[in-house]
Amino acid sequence: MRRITMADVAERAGVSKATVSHVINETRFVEEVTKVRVRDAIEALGYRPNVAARSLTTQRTRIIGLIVSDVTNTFFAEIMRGIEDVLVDNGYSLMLCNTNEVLAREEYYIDILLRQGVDGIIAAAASQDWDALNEAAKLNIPIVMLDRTFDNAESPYVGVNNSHGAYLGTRHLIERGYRAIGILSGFQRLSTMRERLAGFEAALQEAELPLRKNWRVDSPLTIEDGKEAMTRLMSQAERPRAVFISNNLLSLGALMGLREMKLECPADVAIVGFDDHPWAQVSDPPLTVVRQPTYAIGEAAAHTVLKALNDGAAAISPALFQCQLVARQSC
Amino acid sequence: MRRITMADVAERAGVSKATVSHVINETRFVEEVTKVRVRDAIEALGYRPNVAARSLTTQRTRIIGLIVSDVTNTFFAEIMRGIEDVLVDNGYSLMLCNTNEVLAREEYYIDILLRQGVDGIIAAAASQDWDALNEAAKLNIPIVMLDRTFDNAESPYVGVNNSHGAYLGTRHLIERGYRAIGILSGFQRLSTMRERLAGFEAALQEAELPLRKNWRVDSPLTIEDGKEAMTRLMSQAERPRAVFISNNLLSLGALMGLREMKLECPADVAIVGFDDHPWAQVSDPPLTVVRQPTYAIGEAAAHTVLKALNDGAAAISPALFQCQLVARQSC
DNA sequence: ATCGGTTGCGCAACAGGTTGCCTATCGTGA
DNA sequence: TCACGATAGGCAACCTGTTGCGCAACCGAT
Repeated sequence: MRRITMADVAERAGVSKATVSHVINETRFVEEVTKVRVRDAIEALGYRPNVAARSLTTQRTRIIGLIVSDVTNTFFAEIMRGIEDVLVDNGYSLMLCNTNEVLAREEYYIDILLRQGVDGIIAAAASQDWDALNEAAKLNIPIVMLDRTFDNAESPYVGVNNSHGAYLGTRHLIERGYRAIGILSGFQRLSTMRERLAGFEAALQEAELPLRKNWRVDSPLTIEDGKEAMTRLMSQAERPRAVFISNNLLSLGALMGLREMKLECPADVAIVGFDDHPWAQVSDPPLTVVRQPTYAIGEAAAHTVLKALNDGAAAISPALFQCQLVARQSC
Repeated sequence: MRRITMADVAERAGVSKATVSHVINETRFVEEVTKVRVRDAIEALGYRPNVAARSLTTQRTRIIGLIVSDVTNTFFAEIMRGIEDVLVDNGYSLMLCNTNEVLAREEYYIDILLRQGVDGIIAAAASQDWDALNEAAKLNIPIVMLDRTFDNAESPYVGVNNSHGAYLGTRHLIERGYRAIGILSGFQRLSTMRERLAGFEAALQEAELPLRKNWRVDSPLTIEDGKEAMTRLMSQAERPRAVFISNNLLSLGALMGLREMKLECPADVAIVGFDDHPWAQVSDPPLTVVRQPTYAIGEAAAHTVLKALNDGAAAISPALFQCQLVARQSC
């Protein structure tokens, strides 16, 4: 069965394609009776506009590309929900690009998004510099940096005040009386992780606590890495009594590592993690965390691109959220 | 800066648009020297084909629509990763549609996908009948039912053998000596949940155990609902000593409910859940679950649509995976 | 009856690729 | 030398909407 086109509708309604188009888009005045005839024809034929044809002339696709490093991470999943919700409300669609933190795939995806002609891009980038995204920026496509950014990024950042969040978490440990505090500091290539480390260090400094090099373990951001990092940290002769963990996957891994080493939390070592998680309430022990307002971050990211689309890229303004400490029983 | 088009490339290479197109798509023989000239021109100009224009003539978009009820659910997130990985490998993109289990949104999305002209659809449908998706089926767009299906669905299903999975989980409880077994059976509108209930009942029957009406609690599939359902189940005068839980969000909620009621697991009540979760290893207690091979399911779903695209819809064949019991300490 | 100003809508070019058809050129065998 | 097939690639129509330009019909005023 041939696809129904606008010409079919026009013929049935006894008008020109132009009029059909204008009825659909309300782009110029059309007499009420004509409108009705057109709408009836659309209905009767089950006509559905072809967006490819449309975007060929309008040069807009109403698609936003979302680049994320790991959809499996609840943190990003919740953000996605926020993004999606505001995009549908505004008649936009979402093209998902999951990079698994691999750079080549990110570059590949950016190319795809540009061929696709997306109207805007929201990116939790795996790359460490602006080069890949600059391709898009050169074409005047609004970009929003999500969760992470680069020093030389020319696009606004939407996320939380990471250093303050880490500061909050670390101070909580200090207030609870812990002095020997270590950190699983993640991937220092990511701005996010650098900021958290900075916040952690600031809290220690403020309390005049020592900053031990070997009480800081960097690692990639997977559960497995968290486990390894925690094991390494706690295998030392002199080990910390508390650990601040910069990422939720690392926290989970750390908990697993502790189990394997038969160390009790918080008895042997206390933990404060970054990012909340539904399961963190029922873990053993329930995890004290620094929570980010994920859904709101997603909404803000989406609003930010849309605003840039409507008001010009210059109008893009960053959005910084605050973190919140959620005290449970891991310290 | 004007977008670079194929005409620009053709001019620079001193050939016609046709030749450029054929070089790009390798759709007819072109002399090596000409190819090189064209490729050089593409490179030099930074040409990127416009997919809208292409799909206008080819009638294919190389986009697959994915309809999911909740991206936030790790189960779906892992499936998505599987889907995505095989789609990129095959040069397809993914348009994400998160319905939050609301029917109207699903219908809206199906319409969008059809306007977009997606080549295929993978759907974990929120709807309970074939009507909405039938719109797409009528247009000969391959559809794959993910995780759930309908009685009258005309498309293949990719998922697990749910009844057997539930049977496995329930039998595990029975083998461990539990006789008084209840179930949080979820949303009976979903085929998945019906099948799991059936497997549960089969196991009880086989062991000649009673099937108590009030030891079965239906509910929607959220954490909150799981909590409520578990609370309701355990507030009865005569309560089960073990509970089979048909869904991971419900399991988490159930654990929370137990905490609130100050009931110990497995001392007061044992649990076997459906769907594994990374955090289930560190929960209190670590949860015994029936695991689905999520990533593989995702891969299979993607392969299935792609196969239908290449070999015609008739070639679509369902894929049924087996579940696996992962024994931990909740029973 | 004529004229100028609306009102409502049609015509056709255009967006950027793909592809069926056709042609120029060249080598080969008679 | 000529006919013919093979080789390489150009021409232009087409895919399906959008939109600038223009025109017919109609109005009231003179």
